[in-house]
Amino acid sequence: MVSAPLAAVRSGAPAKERLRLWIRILRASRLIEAVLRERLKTRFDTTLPRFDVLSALDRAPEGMAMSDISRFLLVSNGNVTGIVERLVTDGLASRTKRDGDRRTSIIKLTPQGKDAFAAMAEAHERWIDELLGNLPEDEARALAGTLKTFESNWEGGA
Amino acid sequence: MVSAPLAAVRSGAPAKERLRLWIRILRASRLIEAVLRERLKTRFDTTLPRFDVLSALDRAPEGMAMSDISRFLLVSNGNVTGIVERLVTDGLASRTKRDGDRRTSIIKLTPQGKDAFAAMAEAHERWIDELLGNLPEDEARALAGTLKTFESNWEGGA
DNA sequence: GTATGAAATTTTAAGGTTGAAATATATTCG
DNA sequence: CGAATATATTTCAACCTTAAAATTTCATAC
Repeated sequence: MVSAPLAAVRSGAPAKERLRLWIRILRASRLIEAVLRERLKTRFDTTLPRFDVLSALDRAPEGMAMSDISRFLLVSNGNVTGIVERLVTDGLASRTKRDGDRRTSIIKLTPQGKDAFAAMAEAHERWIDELLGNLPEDEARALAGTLKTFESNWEGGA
Repeated sequence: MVSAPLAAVRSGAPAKERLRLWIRILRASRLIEAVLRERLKTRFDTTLPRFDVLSALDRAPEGMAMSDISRFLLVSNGNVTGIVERLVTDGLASRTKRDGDRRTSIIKLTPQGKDAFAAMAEAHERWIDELLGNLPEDEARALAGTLKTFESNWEGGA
């Protein structure tokens, strides 16, 4: 028996299959994002990036440094500066200096920010539920598991 | 026997499961996009949006209208204007008027654009192959199938 | 043929995004 | 201490992105 060519030894789907999969992932997320963006705009007069930052802050009652936010959301440092700035202007977030290190800003939700986010999060969950509604439970679970593996493989990699 | 509460009649995974899945999809695509963006920048001195437009044009040898491009890429009309403008400036694309309708521009790759894209596409496929390398073939196929169903459900919807 | 409305595209204003340079503060170590 | 180095953040220039308004051209119906 002749051994398989080197490329075939590689585990997993062939390259073309992976490429097609990537394009599907990309299109799916863009479609969903477009819907979310539009609804956040019309119903809450806000944007997806703002929602993302609020969402990050909401899970950190003790507050987050700017760099924590950018790392968590996978966006650049400078990006977060502008978004947080507008959230602070709108009274949804606050920035304070950390004791002992004047470089670090601690960003927190204000009570108003918490309330605003709670309303958005509730709607957001309903929207996602609607958009992914056709997905059978077992597929959802399998898909989530697969993607989780990716993430842990990539973290810190690149 | 008492009938199940209305919410439980809904087919598919529960809301929280779907929400988690969506967050995973989003993070996966952002992670991949970040890698692609960085590599396109360092190795080809270009951007992801430019690559996307070149990619769309490459599959249409007879050219595309501006609105075809934006529809295909799921981005706004005005967005495409700027990107194509820069591609034309760089000599990678050309715009001509269609006979009989002076509103419509036909955008095509120049020979230089075709060559440039061919090189990028080859690298791009390798990168995706590398990034999705751990994915077993059956999971890849399942995932792609699921996502395809979504897309067809959404097309025209929203 | 002229007005009316539709279609393709561009322009505009506001905001998001990046990578790199600049700024400010902390830490380390000679 | 003081210099060099590292860390946290902001600023900057360039580009991307959207939604909405404006422009240009076409098609249709009087």
